[in-house]
Amino acid sequence: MIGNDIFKALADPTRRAIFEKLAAGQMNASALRSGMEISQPAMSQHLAVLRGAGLVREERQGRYVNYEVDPAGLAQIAQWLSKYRAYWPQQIEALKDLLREMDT
Amino acid sequence: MIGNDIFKALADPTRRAIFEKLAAGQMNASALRSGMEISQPAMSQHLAVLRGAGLVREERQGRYVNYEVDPAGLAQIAQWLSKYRAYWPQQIEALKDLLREMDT
DNA sequence: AGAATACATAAGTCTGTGCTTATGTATTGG
DNA sequence: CCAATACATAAGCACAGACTTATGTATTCT
Repeated sequence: MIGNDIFKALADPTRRAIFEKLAAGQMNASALRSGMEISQPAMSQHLAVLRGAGLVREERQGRYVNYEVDPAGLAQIAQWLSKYRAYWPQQIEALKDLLREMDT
Repeated sequence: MIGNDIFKALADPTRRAIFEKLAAGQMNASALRSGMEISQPAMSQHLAVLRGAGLVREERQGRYVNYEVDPAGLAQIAQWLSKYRAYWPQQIEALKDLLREMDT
């Protein structure tokens, strides 16, 4: 079964924005904050939630903590999605793109 | 962008259970309740949330309301997932299954 | 060593959400 | 037509969660 935390973590728009930023490349917490009107503790708390859900992992580097996307989280979502493949209409283009990318 | 409601709808375990039940086949609200220790209003409210997120659609049939999985909701998730395909490790079996099913 | 930096944690507040009970609205059956 | 059934909606409550301010803990720089 899918972890209860993963959808809860993604339910918050701020957290999705953070995740999206991390998808562009690993980044420390301060870099993530720049351009994102969010306090330092709030960012720290959001990162803790994302980490708890398995969407993100951290690596301490000196006094910085680098965060990066954890594929395990995405895999959990894919696995959940796969349970409902009977309902995927073939004509939806996004799904075809998905397929093509994974095939190569 | 992905609808803000879709992950919020799936963040609730009861709602995921309802969705999973519906994936087995369309069902009316009363049938959904059976075996699910949940009050009638609570079920109605959960269905309204799932419907608002595009995960489920309804069809009135006499005094019954039949609910069924709406592929549009799943497509939204797939589209969101596809943005992070750079992070999908090829060796994750679930993803390969996903791929195979969609290819046929 | 001491100040500054990067981040985490604690505690409190406020809003959102999932439940309840009560009632409303269609639709059907006797 | 009227009672029963299927479902939706309203209002109130209790708890979870996202923020704040304040403080703690490492690490680096001079």
